[in-house]
Amino acid sequence: MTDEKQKSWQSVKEEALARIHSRRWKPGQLIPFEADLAEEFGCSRSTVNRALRALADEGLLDRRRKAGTRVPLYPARKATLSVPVIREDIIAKGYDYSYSLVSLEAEVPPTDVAVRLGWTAARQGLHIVGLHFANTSPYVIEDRWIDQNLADSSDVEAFSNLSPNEWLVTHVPFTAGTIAFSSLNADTQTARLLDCPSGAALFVIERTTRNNRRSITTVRLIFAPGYQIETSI
Amino acid sequence: MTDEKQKSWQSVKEEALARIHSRRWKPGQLIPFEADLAEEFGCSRSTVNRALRALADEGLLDRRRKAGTRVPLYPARKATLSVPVIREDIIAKGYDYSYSLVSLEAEVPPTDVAVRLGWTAARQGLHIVGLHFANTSPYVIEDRWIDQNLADSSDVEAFSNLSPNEWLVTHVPFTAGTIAFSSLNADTQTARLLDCPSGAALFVIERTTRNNRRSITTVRLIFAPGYQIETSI
DNA sequence: GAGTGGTCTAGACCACTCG
DNA sequence: GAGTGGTCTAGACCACTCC
Repeated sequence: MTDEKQKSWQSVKEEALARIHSRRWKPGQLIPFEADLAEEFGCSRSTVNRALRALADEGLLDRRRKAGTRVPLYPARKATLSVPVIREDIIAKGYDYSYSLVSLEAEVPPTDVAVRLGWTAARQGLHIVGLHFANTSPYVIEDRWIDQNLADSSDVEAFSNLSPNEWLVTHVPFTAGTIAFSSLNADTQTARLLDCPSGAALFVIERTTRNNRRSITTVRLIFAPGYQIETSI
Repeated sequence: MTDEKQKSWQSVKEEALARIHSRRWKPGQLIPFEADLAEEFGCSRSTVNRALRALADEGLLDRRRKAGTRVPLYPARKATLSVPVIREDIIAKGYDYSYSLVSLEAEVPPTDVAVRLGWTAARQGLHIVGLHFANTSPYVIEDRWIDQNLADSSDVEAFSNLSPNEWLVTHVPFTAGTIAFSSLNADTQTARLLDCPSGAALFVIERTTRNNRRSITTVRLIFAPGYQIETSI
C-alpha cells in the first residue's frame, strides 16, 4: 500500500501502476474486478473505474466488459506527444523568433501533395514556403498548400510577415486531421534554406487538416538537422 | 444540435467540438460554465464535466478553476500515437515476420549511450544488435544496450532467435521511460544491414526505460527508408 | 472572499461479451 | 444468460484562483 489515508482516483492509479510494475499483476493476467478493488481500497467503484480507465487510455491495461481487466503483453504502446507550435517552441528554448517568407505562388500541386489533399482533378492551390528562425539560425521550413478559396487577396498580403499557421488558426475552421512523422534527405534547395549539407537527414512532420470531408491545407515542416521530438511515459 | 434524444458524455463532447469547429465558440473565448451547459443539454454536471475534460485532454479546451473554460488560441497541440510493437506492426501489414541476431557482445558503451543510460563510471553493458525483417526485406535495426546485471548466461542464449524487446517485456519490470523521434543519415554499416544507400535519411526511435531511478535499457530503432508513423486528431 | 472546475459517493441501469 | 465494465445521476465537499 502507498498510504492508507488517500482514496483519490490518482492514488488508486498509482497503486495499480505499482502492481503492474512490480509484476504483482503480471502481463497477460486478469486483475481483480472493479467492485473488489473498490472494497479493498475503501472507495467507490466510480473511483476505481476512473483510475483503471486512465491506465487503459495509456495502454497499460486492457479492459473489456464481461471479460474483465488484463495487463497487456506489450504495454505502453501509446505515447502522447505535444506537437510544437513553432513560435512557442523556439521562444521556450530561449531563442529569438523570427519568420521570413520564401515564396508565395498560385500553382498546381505535385501529385504527392494532391493525393494528401484528396484533389482528384488538377487545380491550383496557394503554395507558401516560409522559414522560421531561432535567433539567426534557420530552424524549420514551413512548406504549405492551402485551398485557394479560403484566402482572398487581402489575406495574401498578411503572409509576408505572418506564419501561415498563425493565419489559419485564426481564420479557418477545421474538423479533423492527420499527422505523420518521417525523415528526408535534404535536396539542394532545402539544404540552402536550412544552411546544412545537401543530403543531410532531416526530421519531417506532415499535417493535413480537413473541414468536414474536404482537405483545406497540408503542411510539411522540415526541421534543421539535430531536431528531435521527445516524450516520456 | 445533433440529436435531442442523446445525452451521453460523448454526444456532449461532439456538440462542444462542433461549436469549436464552427467558431460559435471562438479561440480565446470563454465558454459557458459546466452548470449552465448541463441545464442546456439536459444532463448532469458530471456528464458535461466528463465531456469537457476529454476535450481538454486532447488540447482542444483550456480549463481552470474559477477562471472557467476557454478555447485555446492554438488547439490540437497533442497527438497520441501508438508506438509499434515491431512484430505486430509487420504482421499487421501483411508481411511475414522474422528476426535475426547481428551481434551480441559485452562492451563499454560509447559516451552518448552512457549518457542516455545515466552511467557516470565506465562499465560494461550487454550490446545487442538485431535485424527485423518484413518478408525478406530488412525493416528495422534494433540496437540495444542492457544492464548486464539483468541477464545471466542462460538468458543470453535466448537472444539468438528472440527479439530482445520480447525478452525484456516478459523478464524485466520497469517504471518509466522516455521516447524520442529523430532522423539519421545511414552510415556504411547501417546501409549494409538495411540494404539501402549510404547516407539515406532514416527514421529513428529511441527508447530508454528505467526501473525506479536506474536505467535498465536503451534501444535505438533505425527504420529502413520510407518508414513513417502516422496518427489522426 | 467567492466562484469555478475537480473529485467523490451511492445507487442505478445499460451494453457488451463470454461461457 | 449472466457477469463485467460503461455510463448517468444528484448531491456534496474540496481546491484552486481570480477579483
